Amino acid sequence: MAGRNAGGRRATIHDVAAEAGISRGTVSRVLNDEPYVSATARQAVEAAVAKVGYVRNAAARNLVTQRSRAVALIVHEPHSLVLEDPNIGNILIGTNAVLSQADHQLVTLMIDSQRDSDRVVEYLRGGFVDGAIILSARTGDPISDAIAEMHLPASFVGHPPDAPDIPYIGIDNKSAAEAIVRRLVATGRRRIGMLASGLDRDSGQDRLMGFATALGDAYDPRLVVRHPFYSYAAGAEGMAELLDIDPSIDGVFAASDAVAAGAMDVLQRRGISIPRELGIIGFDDSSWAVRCTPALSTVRQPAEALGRRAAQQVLDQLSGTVDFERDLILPTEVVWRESA
Amino acid sequence: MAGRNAGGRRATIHDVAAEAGISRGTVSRVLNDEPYVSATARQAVEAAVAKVGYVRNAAARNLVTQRSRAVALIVHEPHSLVLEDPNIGNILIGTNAVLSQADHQLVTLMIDSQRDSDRVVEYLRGGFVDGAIILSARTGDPISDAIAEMHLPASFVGHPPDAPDIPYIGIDNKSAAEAIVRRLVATGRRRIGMLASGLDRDSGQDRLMGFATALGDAYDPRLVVRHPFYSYAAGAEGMAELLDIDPSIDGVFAASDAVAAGAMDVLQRRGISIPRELGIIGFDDSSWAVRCTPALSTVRQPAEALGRRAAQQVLDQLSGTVDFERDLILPTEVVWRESA
DNA sequence: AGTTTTTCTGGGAACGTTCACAGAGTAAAG
DNA sequence: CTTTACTCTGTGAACGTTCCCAGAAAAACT
Repeated sequence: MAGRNAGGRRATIHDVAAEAGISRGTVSRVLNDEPYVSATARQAVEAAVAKVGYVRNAAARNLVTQRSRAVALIVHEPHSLVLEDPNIGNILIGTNAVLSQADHQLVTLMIDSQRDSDRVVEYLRGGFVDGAIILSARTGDPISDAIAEMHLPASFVGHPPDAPDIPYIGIDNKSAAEAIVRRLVATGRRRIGMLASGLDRDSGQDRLMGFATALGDAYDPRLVVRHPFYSYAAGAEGMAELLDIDPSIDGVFAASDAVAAGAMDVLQRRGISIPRELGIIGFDDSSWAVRCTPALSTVRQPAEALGRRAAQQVLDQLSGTVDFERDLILPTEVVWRESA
Repeated sequence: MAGRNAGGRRATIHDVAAEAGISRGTVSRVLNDEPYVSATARQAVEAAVAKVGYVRNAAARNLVTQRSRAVALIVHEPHSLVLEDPNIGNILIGTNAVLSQADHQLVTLMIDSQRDSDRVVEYLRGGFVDGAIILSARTGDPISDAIAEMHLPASFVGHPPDAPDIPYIGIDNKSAAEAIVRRLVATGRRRIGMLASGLDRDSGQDRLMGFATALGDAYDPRLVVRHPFYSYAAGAEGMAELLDIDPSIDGVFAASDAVAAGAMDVLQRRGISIPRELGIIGFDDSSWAVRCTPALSTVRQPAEALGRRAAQQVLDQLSGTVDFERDLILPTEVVWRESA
């Protein structure tokens, strides 16, 4: 029976050593690709490993190396919203790709309550992971502080203004917002409002700032409607409110595609034609953008690349690389479709 | 500095023992809530733990107990589709809740390629987890076989027809499909087609069978359009095809809400009025269902409960409970809205 | 041939826990 | 007062690795 030794237990390094007629130490060296191993020994070990069906005991290895070869991805988001945010999926893909390449396991941790938060801090302190990637942290986040305090190698994807001194990856939300809003102005829109979300993060704040900057003197704070989440519902509610505030509005910048989709739904129900009577733009270039009718003009975020870079930053810290690039800002791209 | 002992290393059980003036064994007993510990000892240990900032070393514990206190959630889905499927998120919530209650960590593993698949098998064999929950496995899935072979406690959420002997939780897809299609017939639809998806799983197969059963003699295999995925795109493409096959079609059963949403988009573009000219129904009661115009009639899956039960099944196997309920079928509910 | 350097191997020690066992103290039963 | 049972504590051993040191063997120099 593969993977079991005579006693019926899992095969250990001792079983491999016995099978190969070689010492434990040498087997370990082969397993870890260390130098100073003869070709004969290497072959014998490989054959023995295959024969007894050996796989390393992770716990034993972790115990002695004081490493777990796992990295946490901490998702700060109500569970239900995770599925609405297309970036998270892509960030996950990028992170997973880089880590698995480096033989590390990604452990996804979701935080939806204070209790979750405490449990995660405990988990991190328990040495279950060697590093962490923190997604969409909010201001005053206790986990970020705990990570900084215990000097756990980590990386932020986007970071709150009050974040501790941890490397981060992000996009220039302000410039991206500015660019897209500016072209909205250029196409002749005069009364432009914003559906602002996520104002407890840098992303939300910066998009709002970019909006204000792009409008310059034409910026009217009364035309900004705020909502805590980047959700469809936020867009639907916000748009209704915006129409109440000023029915003559002819341009809208939604803080995300999901928000824009909610807004477009309201507009359509009220018979307001897009883009003829009102131009609307989103942010993310998620699947929402192409599903809308008409298709949504938006900003493309390099989400997978964000994930890759974040993972790489953590691995660099782990390997003791000192001169890795920290605090990276990745470029975005404006995608023009039919909605504005 | 909390959590470090004199040498600058993390505090161990020995540090706690020394601080409390008590032996290692007793400290361990307190930590594990074992009986036969005096109140004095217990208090002394608790104070010492707080003082030196002790947290258990997971690796050492796992090594000796041969347990990891972690359970894998294996998601068999292209990464990008994970975000389209609303059930996955809710299953995740349920699973996470039960496991964290039992002081176990959930590790989410995504499988998108053969390479991922091999890595995951290796991971499972490595003893990183004590059990596994397998989501949406397809026929001929190698991971299921590996799990069965190594006797890893596990549970399927939905299971392929050729699945090995592993407990499972699911819903009665056939009866649910039958129920909803039957009422579509009752409302006077005569030419009813189906947009079938996921036919390499039990869910897809059973929904198709339910459809055929409900129609009885009226079942026309030419009105079934097949697509591998439960996606929006599948619905859009399939609906166009269905209209080509028979323009007089007046009822459609979509295998999921996402599929239905894609189909409705095509119908709206062609000016076909719902539900006047054509009735359409979905499956899942996801956020798609309420976002559509008109809102979609559909089947509600108890996704969170599925997750909870699956987690419970794994925990039961872990604790050696013999008479736990295996092979559970949870009830569904038809939700009538405006689309049919 | 003798010396130094390099390559390769074996085995003791350690990592931080839990477990099992032995024994001490205390309460209950005869 | 003795026996029995129960409660509580300390300690050695084990879990399966990696690390490190000592030394053997081989290779490269004088």
